[in-house]
Amino acid sequence: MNLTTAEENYLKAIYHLSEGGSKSVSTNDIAGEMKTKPASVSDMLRKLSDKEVIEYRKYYGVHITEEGKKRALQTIRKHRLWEVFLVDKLNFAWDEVHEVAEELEHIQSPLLIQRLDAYLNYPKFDPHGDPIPDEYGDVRARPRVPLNEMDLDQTGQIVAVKDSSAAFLRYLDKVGAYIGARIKILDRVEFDGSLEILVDNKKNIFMSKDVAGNILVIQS
Amino acid sequence: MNLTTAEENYLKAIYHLSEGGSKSVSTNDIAGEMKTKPASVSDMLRKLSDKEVIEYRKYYGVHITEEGKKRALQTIRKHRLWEVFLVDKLNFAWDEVHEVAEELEHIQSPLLIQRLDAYLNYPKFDPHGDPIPDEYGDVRARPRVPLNEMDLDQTGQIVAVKDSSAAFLRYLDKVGAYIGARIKILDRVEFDGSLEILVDNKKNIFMSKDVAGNILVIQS
DNA sequence: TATTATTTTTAGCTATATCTAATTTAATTT
DNA sequence: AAATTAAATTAGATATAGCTAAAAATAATA
Ligand SMILES: [Mn+2]
Ligand SMILES: [Mn+2]
Ligand SMILES: [Mn+2]
Ligand SMILES: [Mn+2]
Repeated sequence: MNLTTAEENYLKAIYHLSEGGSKSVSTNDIAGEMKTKPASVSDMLRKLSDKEVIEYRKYYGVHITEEGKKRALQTIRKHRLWEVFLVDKLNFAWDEVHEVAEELEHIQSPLLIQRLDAYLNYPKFDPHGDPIPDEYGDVRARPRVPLNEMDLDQTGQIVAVKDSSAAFLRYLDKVGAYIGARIKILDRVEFDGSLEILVDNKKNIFMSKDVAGNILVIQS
Repeated sequence: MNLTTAEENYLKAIYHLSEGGSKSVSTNDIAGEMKTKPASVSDMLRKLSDKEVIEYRKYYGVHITEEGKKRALQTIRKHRLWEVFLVDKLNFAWDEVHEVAEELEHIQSPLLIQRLDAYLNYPKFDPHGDPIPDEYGDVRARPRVPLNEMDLDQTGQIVAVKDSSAAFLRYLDKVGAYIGARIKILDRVEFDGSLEILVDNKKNIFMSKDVAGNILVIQS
């Protein structure tokens, strides 16, 4: 059974909100994520349920099925491969790629994605540090910790961001917190949880707890 | 005023059928080209007329407006740039690109097309020899003649094909009639108009009048 | 437990894009 | 000029994807 563009977008949202299928997701949360109204979500859930990509009990939220998970991961794979293409080949900035990838991910052509993957040299992560599922939907996840949960004097490397909004990414560009940067926690302000961080052993930057919570690191 | 994907596809068809806006186009012809029914075309013509990209007098066919021509050329530009990308960068065969380009041409991002154009080194022709309009819709047309209209002993170079169907293009691959090939008309069978042609001064091939009519050459 | 608040669904409407069948208009033949 | 044929439009469906407003179900609180 084929999915429409709208159905693919909803399924992807459900996959993300359920944290990969482990949690149940509410109608309201989906409406929030999709920027639609709960009434529209109810309609869509019936359709997705008919196509057996979700399990739906009225009034009790939805679970994604194995088939649904597979479909969502394919769309995510396409989204992230296109993002790599835009950044690596067309010189887009990492804050400019999301919208376009949101459209490109719906192009139907297995050959296209296979060739694109090869052309990009089988990348494992997208420009925001998110892992790219392989063609079978397998993801090589790395153990990642939000920067604000690290201890004083701990070191690590920035590997991803939780928030991919242009505003947030441009802020990171400005302060120099790019993916791959080596960091060390120098100080934590007890009052508001904000941090002082050493970047690449040469630059001191300050950031709020909120910002740090959206930066993911591998500890070292 | 923005056009939907369906509207863009219809407008492109009208542009092609009208030979760049010079002829009036009938409802039935559009239905044939779009593989829809005349009733659907009537509906669409009303919409396109409301958006002022065509001039529509009921029962008397349509003309494309200047604005419509501009829009159609933008879509054609995107289609052909994507085809170049697929062939030059992703190693698609020239008979594999049309369907995918038919989807890719509707991605809305001026930046994407600008960057893609630069990345491909501002190509002037697509894999089928068709000219790529610039961002203002200007086309550098070459004087092209169907192969079957050439005289005996005349020489020329294949620069484009009229039919871009996979079946036709695969046939050309098989006989070695690629774009750029230098050709000479060796013989014409009076009975059915079929031709014997010398390709690149080394290979003799025979083709029907029908095939030759779909191959475009520059005479030399 | 009864009331209130929140969440979710349903009913009914709009808009796009298609279809078939019926009707209307235009073009072509007697 | 009338009759016939062909082309095009309209009427009335269906399917998708969204909305608002009202109703219903569940969850929270007094
Ligand atoms: Mn999308
Ligand atoms: Mn991303
Ligand atoms: Mn198209
Ligand atoms: Mn082409």
